[in-house]
Amino acid sequence: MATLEEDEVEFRAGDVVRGTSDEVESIYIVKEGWLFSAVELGDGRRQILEFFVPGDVVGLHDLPYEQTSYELVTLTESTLCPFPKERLGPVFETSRAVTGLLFTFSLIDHVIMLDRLKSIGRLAAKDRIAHLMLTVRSRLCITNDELGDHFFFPIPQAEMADALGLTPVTISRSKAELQQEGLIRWQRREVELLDRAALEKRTRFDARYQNLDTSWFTTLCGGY
Amino acid sequence: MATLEEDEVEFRAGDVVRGTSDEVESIYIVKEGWLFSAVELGDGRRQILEFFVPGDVVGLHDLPYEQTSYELVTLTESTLCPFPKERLGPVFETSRAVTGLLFTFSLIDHVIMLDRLKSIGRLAAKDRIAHLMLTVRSRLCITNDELGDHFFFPIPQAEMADALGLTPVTISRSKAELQQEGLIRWQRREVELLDRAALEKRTRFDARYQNLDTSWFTTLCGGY
DNA sequence: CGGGTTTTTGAAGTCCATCAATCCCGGTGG
DNA sequence: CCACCGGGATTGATGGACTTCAAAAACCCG
Repeated sequence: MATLEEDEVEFRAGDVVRGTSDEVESIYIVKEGWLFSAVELGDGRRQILEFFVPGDVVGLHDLPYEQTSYELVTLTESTLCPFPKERLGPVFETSRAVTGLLFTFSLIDHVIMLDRLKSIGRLAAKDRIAHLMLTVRSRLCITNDELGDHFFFPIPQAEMADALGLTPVTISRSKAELQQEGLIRWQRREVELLDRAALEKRTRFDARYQNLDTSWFTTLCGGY
Repeated sequence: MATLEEDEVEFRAGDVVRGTSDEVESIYIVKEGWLFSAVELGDGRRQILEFFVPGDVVGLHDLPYEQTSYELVTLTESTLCPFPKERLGPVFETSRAVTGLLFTFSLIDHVIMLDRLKSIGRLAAKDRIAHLMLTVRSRLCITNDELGDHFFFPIPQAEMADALGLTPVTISRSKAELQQEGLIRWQRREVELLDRAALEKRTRFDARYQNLDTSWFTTLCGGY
C-alpha cells in the first residue's frame, strides 16, 4: 500500500478537492484530516454520501466512469495522497494483494452504505444521529483500537443534517433530547457515547468492520 | 462468466432464498426472475436495499463476512445459479477478466446505492418512486437495449414502500398523483413512463450504467 | 363465484420542515 | 484585555408531508 502514497497534497478546511462531473483522474488515500462526498440537488438541497477519515481510500467507485459522480470536500485541514488512475494498471498487474485489498474495501463500503440506507429510510431522527456516530466510531477503531467512547467528531450540524436527510434544526433538537436522556454528550467537535450498548440496540447497529471472514482474503490473493 | 453458471436452483415467488445471519456460502447469478435484499428491524419495520433482475450478480458484498448481512427474497418465480464462495479462489487465479468484471460490478452498484441514498434522503415521495423506476429501467436496458418506456415491473406497493422509506398508503396516493399529472401509468405489474425526460429532470437522475470509461476495463485486465 | 391479498380512500395525528429571531462561541482588532 | 463581529447552534411558532388506523374497494386465483 505504501507505493500508493508517494505523492501528497494539502487542503484547508472547507476546500473542494474535486467537483461533480470533473474528469476522473485519481483515487486518494487520506493521510490526515476528515472529508465527505456529496451531491448537490441544484435547489440548495444536498445529500452527503460518505465521510472519510485518515486511512480511507477515496474515489474508488468513480473508477469505471469518465466523470466523477459526486464532489469531495474537506471538513478539516487535510493531507491527501492522490494516486493516478492510469498507474493503477501496473499495480493490479504486480500485486494481487493490493487488488484484493481494494476490492475488499469496496465490498465493505457497500455494506456500510446499505446500513446507512436503512438508517435514513427507517430510523427516527435521534436514532439516525446515533447510528452515524456508531458507524464513525467503528471505523475509527480500525486504526486506533484503543479508542474509547469519547472521540473527535468534527462534523457540523448542517453537515449532519445533509448526511441524514434532516435539517439543522432537527439535528439540534434531537441532540438536546439525546443528551437529556443521558445517551450522548456532544459539544463542539467531540462526542461521547455514554451508553453505547443502548445506542447499538436502538439503531440495530452492526459492526461491519468486524466479523470479517479471514479466509476470504486468502481466497482473493491465492494464499500469499 | 459462463463457468459461474453451472448450477441452477429454482424458487417460487415470495421464497426466502437466504436469511439474515446465515453463513455466507455462495454468490448467485440471476438467470430468471426478480428478487430483493432487505433487512428487518425487528419491530415490523423493514428496509429493502436492492432489487435484482436477470443478469445480476447477487451477494458479492457479503463475501468478506462470515454471516450474511441481509436477507434475499424472490418477488417472482426465479432461477438462480449459485456459485460457491470457496470456488472463487481458482477463478480469481485464472481469470483476471472475471475478477475485474466482478470488481467493476461492485463499484457501479455502489454508485447506484449512493443515488438511492440521495433519493431517500432528499427527494419527496413522488420523486422517490419515479427515481426508482428510472433506475430499474436503466438497469433493464443493459440486457435489452430495445426496451422502451413501458416495461414489466413486478414490485408490489408494500415493497416499494419498504424500499423508499415510505408506507404503502403514501405509495398509493403518490402513484395516483403521478398518474393524474400524466407522468406515469402504473397498473398491475407494468409501468409506462409517459414523460421520461421530465421525470429524469425532477429526480436528477443519472444513468450510471452508461458513460462508463472503456479504458478502465483495460486498466483492470491488463489489456487482454 | 367466493376468499384472500393488494390497493384505494378517509380522517386524525405526528414528526419533521420552515421561517425567523436569539444566543453562543471563537476569532479579530483596537 | 475587552468590545466587536460573524458563523454556527439554539429556540419558538407554525405549517406540511407523511404516518397511522381503519374500512372499503378492486383484483386475482382457484
